[in-house]
Amino acid sequence: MEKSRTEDMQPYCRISRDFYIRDVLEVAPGIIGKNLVIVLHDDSVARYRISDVEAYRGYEDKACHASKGKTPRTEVMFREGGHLYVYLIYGMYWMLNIVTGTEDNPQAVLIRGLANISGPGKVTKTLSIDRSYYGEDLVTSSRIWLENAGAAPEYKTSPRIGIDYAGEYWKSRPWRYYI
DNA sequence: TCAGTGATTAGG
DNA sequence: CTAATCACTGAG
Repeated sequence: MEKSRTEDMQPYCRISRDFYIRDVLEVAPGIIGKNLVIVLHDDSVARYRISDVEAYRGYEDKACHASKGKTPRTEVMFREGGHLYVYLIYGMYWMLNIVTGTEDNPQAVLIRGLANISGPGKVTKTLSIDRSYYGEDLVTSSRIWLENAGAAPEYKTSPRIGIDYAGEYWKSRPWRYYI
């Protein structure tokens, strides 16, 4: 018998690889309401409920950084799901993304907001997430992971933010999910 | 509405 | 090497 889904859904249980290697359009809404757990510099553990995310889906999605092919920056998106894609934008803000899907199927979920923290730049500033988290594996890391946190909440969808360059079709995909 | 701020990328 | 671009934020 395969690993019990019931066990996976218990609160305060680290989410395993199976969750991440599905298509990003399944994983992104599934991340809403989960806890992002991070071990701080003083060794205390903080938990934040994830409230706002966006899906970036593969080569064809013109808004996805991987649509231009593999580069040193986007290389991690081509790995199997569960790794972190972290990059600097506008010279000031680190963006935190969770890679999803199978190997060589580049996808990721941008973490736009946590409970009481609105905006992807504020998320990483609050959690002190920077370049050093690039490539971190949420399945095995001892300093950052996701865990289940009870029932899946209701959520809304909308087009993704800040991707005017991607063209009308990709700009209009309702791939932002938020509480 | 718009400046800040620097890594990343394509191109010469 | 150069120059454009950028999944943002906060001030006015």
